[in-house]
Amino acid sequence: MHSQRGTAAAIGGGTPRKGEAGEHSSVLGAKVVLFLSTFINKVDRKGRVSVPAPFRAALAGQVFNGIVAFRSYRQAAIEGCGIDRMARLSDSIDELELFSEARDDLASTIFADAHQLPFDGEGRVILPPLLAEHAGITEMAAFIGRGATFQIWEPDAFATHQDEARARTRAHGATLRLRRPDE
Amino acid sequence: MHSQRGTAAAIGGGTPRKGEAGEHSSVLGAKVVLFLSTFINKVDRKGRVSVPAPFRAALAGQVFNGIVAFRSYRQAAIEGCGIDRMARLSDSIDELELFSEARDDLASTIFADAHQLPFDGEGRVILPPLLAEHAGITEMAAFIGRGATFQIWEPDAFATHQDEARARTRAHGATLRLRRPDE
DNA sequence: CATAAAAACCCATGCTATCCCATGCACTCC
DNA sequence: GGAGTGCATGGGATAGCATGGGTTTTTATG
Repeated sequence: MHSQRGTAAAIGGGTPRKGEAGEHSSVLGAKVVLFLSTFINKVDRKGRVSVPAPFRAALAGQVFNGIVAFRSYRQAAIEGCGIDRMARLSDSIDELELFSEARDDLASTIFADAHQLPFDGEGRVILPPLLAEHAGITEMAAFIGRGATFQIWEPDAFATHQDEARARTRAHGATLRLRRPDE
Repeated sequence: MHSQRGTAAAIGGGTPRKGEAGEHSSVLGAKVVLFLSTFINKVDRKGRVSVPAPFRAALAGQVFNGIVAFRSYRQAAIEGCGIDRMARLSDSIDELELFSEARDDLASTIFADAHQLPFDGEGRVILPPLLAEHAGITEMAAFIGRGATFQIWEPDAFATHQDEARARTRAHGATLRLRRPDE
C-alpha cells in the first residue's frame, strides 16, 4: 500500500486555492476547519512525515504554524488538531473550579501530553518517539480526517480498526441528529 | 529518561502587551499563553534549571522576565506561571468576602509562598530549596504544560501521577464541553 | 567595615531540530 | 499530448537550545 493522493480533503479557504489563503475570521465567525479523507505518508529516517497538504490548508492562518498532537487515550493512535482548538480547550478548563481534581486530571492528561509540532518549510513535522511508539508507527503514518480533528495511525492498525468500527455501526445502526446551522 | 527537545509549545508572538488580565480571547489580538507538553531538564549543581524555550516564548513580553512559582498544596509539585496570571489571581481573590477564612488561607498559601524566579541570560532559573524539596526534585525537573499555567515535578513522581490521572479520566469518562469559539 | 556566601553575568560547547536546496512522481492546464 | 506545477521525499548546512563552569557583583554576617 502506498500514498494516495488528491482525494480531496480539508476545507480551508473557500476556493481550492492553496496559497496561504489565510483569512481566519470569515465574516460570521470562525474559520471552517474540516479534516477529511485518509492519507498515508512515509516517515523518513529523521522521523519526519509530511502532513497532507489539505490538512495544512485547513490549519492555515492559525496562530501557530503546525499541529498539536497527543496520545489518544482510547486507541493506539495519535490525536491531532490545530492550536486554536487547544486554546479553546484551555479556556474551557479555566472555567472549572481552580484547584479541583477534575481540572487537575484533565490538565495532566491532555496538556501535559500534547506536543506542538511545527511545520518545516515543506510542511512536515517530526513525530516525537513517545507518540510514534504509542501508535506503533515506524515506516508509514496514516492521517485520518475526523472533521474538526484528525488522527494518525499505523496504516495496518487503522485498517483493522476501521473494519471493526464499520461492523459495529452496521450492527446497532448508529444515528445522528444533524445540527441546525444556527444551533 | 532524559531531556526531550524541540517539541515546541507556547505561543508568544503577539504584541508585547503588558497590561494585566484582560482578554484571553479576542479575535486576533490577545496574546495566547499556552503551556503544552512535557520537558525534562537537568538541575545543575548550582540549582539552576533551563525553563523550556517554548515556555519562555509564552512568557515573553510580560512585565517580569521570569516565572512565578509556589508549592502546590494538593500535590508534590511546584505550580508555575507568569507574573500576569498572578495579577489576575489577585483580582479573583479580591472578590472573595473580605476577611473571610477562605480568602485568608488562599492569600497566605499562594501569595506568601510565591517566589519570583528571574531568568538568567540563558533562560534558566534557580529553584529555591524549599520548593525543590516539596517536589522532591534533585537531579531532574519535569516541566508540565497545563494550558494557562504549568507545573514542575520530579520526573518519576509525575509519571506516576499522570498514569493515575489518565486512569481516573478514562474511568468516569471525564468530559468537557468545548467552548464555542465565539461563546 | 571586612569577609564569605550566594546570585547575576559571561563565555564556551555539543547536540539536534530547523532551514534550505534538490529530486521525482502525478495530476492539471493549455 | 506536452509542459508546468503541486506535493511528497532526501540530505546537507546552520542556528537554537540545554548545559557547564568561571568571574564579577550583590547580599548576608561576624
